[in-house]
Amino acid sequence: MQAGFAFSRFADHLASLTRLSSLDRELLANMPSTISHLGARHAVRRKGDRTDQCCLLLQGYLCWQAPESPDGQITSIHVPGDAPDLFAIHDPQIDSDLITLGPTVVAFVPHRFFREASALSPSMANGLLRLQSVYAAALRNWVVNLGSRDALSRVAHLLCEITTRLQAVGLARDLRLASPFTQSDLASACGISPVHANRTIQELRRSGLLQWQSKTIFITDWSGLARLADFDPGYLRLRKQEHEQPLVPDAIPGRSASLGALLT
Amino acid sequence: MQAGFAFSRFADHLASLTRLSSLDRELLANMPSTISHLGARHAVRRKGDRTDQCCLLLQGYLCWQAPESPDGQITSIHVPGDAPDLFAIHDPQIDSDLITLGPTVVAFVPHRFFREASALSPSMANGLLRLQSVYAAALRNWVVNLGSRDALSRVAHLLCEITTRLQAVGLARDLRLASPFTQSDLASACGISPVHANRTIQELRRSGLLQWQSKTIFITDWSGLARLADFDPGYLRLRKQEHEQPLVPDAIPGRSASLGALLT
DNA sequence: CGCCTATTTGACCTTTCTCAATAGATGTGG
DNA sequence: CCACATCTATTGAGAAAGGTCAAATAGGCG
Repeated sequence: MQAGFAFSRFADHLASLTRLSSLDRELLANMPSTISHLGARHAVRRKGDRTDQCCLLLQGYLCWQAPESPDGQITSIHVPGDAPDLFAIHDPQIDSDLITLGPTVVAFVPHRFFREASALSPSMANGLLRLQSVYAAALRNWVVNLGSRDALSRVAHLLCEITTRLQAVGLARDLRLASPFTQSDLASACGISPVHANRTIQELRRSGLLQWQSKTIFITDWSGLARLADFDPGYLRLRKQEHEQPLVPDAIPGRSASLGALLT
Repeated sequence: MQAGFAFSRFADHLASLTRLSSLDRELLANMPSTISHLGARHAVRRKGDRTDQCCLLLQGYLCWQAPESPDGQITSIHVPGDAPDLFAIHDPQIDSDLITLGPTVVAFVPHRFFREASALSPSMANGLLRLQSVYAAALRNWVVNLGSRDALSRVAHLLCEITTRLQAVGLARDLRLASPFTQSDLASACGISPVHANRTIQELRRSGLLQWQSKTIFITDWSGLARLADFDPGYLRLRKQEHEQPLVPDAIPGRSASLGALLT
C-alpha cells in the first residue's frame, strides 16, 4: 500500500542529511510499512510503551511531549520524513508521549527492517545513526532556545526551525506552512504560558514577520524572522543544497512590501 | 598507563545502564587510551572540531556549552564514566564546546576501538547505542527542566540529577559531591541569571536542603530536594540496584543538625 | 599584602504569569 | 439552517518571578 510514498518522504529526509547509495535507495523502496491516518491529538506512543516498530511521519506533525510535566512540555516537533522513535531500535522502551498535532499520516516499519538494512549496507547503517545524532543536536538546540532566549525570539526560532526542516524535504517552499498547532501547543513547546504565546504571536504579526490565520502560517519576512530568532541552521546538518535560503525572496514585489510598510 | 582506571569508570557507567558480558569486560580492559589531566575551564572540544577519538571522563565534570549563545548556555553536564562525545563515532563533526568544570582527568580512546569492539560483541554494540539513547533521554529531560520549572526547582532538579548519576558510578555515596561549579555555571545550566542563581542557592540553604561551601555540596535533605525538584530518576535508565535511594539517610544525627543550624 | 575572581546584597525595572472575562470558531444534533 | 456546547483566541488588570546594574564583601592565591 502506497509503499513508494512512505519510502520517498523518509528517503528525502535521510538524503538531506547523508549520501544514499543506490543500494540504500533500493532497500528503502522495498521497506515494509503499514500506513495509518490519525486524527489530531492522538498518541502514537505513550510513556512506558515497548514496541518493535518505528513510526515514520509522512504528513502532518508529531511531537514528543513529557506527560509528567504539568504543562505538557513539548521536547521536540517532527515534520514529514522524520523518524521520531528511531532510537527505539536499540532501546525499545519509550519514556514520553508521541502525539499528533493535527491530522497526520504515519507509516509503521518493523525494527527488523532497519536492522537488516543496516547489516546489508554500511552507508545505511551510518545514515540511520547519523539521523539520531542530528536529532540529538536538534534537542541541544532546543535547550539553548529555552535557556537563553526570551519568548519572542523563542517562538521565532521554533518557526524558523520548522520551516527549514520542512524545506529540507521539499515542503513549505513558498514559506507557507500548514499549522494545525494551537497557541497552547506553541506555548508548551516554548515553555511559556498560552496567554503569553498569544501576545507573542500578535507581536510577530504586528512586526510584519508573518501571517497566521486559521490553519496556515505564512512567513512574510524570512530574514527578519531569522534575525530576530538569531537562527543559524547549521545544527540541522543539512547538506549544502538543502539549507540554502528559501526559494521565495523576502519581499514579494507589490504586496509584501506594502504590507511590510503598513505594519512597522 | 593506568588503563585499568580508565576502563573501570567507563565500564561501571556502561554496566549501570546495560548488562555487560565477560567478553565486553575483557574488551574494555584492553581499551587503548591516553590519559590527560586538564585544568578548569579547558576546552576538550570546540565547535567545528573533527576528531577520531572519544573523550571518556574519569574524574571531575565536563559540560557541553553552546558557544553562540550570549550567556554560554550549558546543554548537559557529564560525570565520571560518561562518554560525552560518543556520538562522534558516527558523526565526527562537533557542534558545540565541551568544557571542563574544574580540574578533570579524561581518557581519549580512538573511535576505531569502539567500532572494533562493536563488531566483536553485539552486546557491546548495543550497550554503546543504548548509552547514546540514554544521553538523548537526559537531554529531553533537560528541556523539560528549562521549559516547565521555576528557578528554584530547576536548580534542585539539576543537583538531583548530578547526584544520582554520580551514585550510579559509585561516587557521592554520602550525598557529598565535589563542586567546582561557580554560581555562574549553575546559572548557565539552568537558564537563569547569575544573580538569581545566587539567590536560589541561598534559598536552598535556608530551607535546610543543602550546604554548599567552598568546593563541596552536601545535600542534607535528599527527599526534600527531590520533592522540590519533582525528581523522578526513571529517565536515567539506571538498572535497579543503582538508582535506589541514597545510602545515607536525610539527617545525619549530631553533626549535620548543628551545621545546618549554623548556616541558616 | 594585594590582586583577581566569585559571591552577596539592594534597588529598580522588565518580562512573563495568573485570573477572569469576552469574543470568535468549529462542530453537533435537531 | 439554527441553537447550543466546546474549544480556541483575545483582552485587561494586577501580581510574581526573574533580570539588570552597581556596589560591597569574601575567598583564594601568588
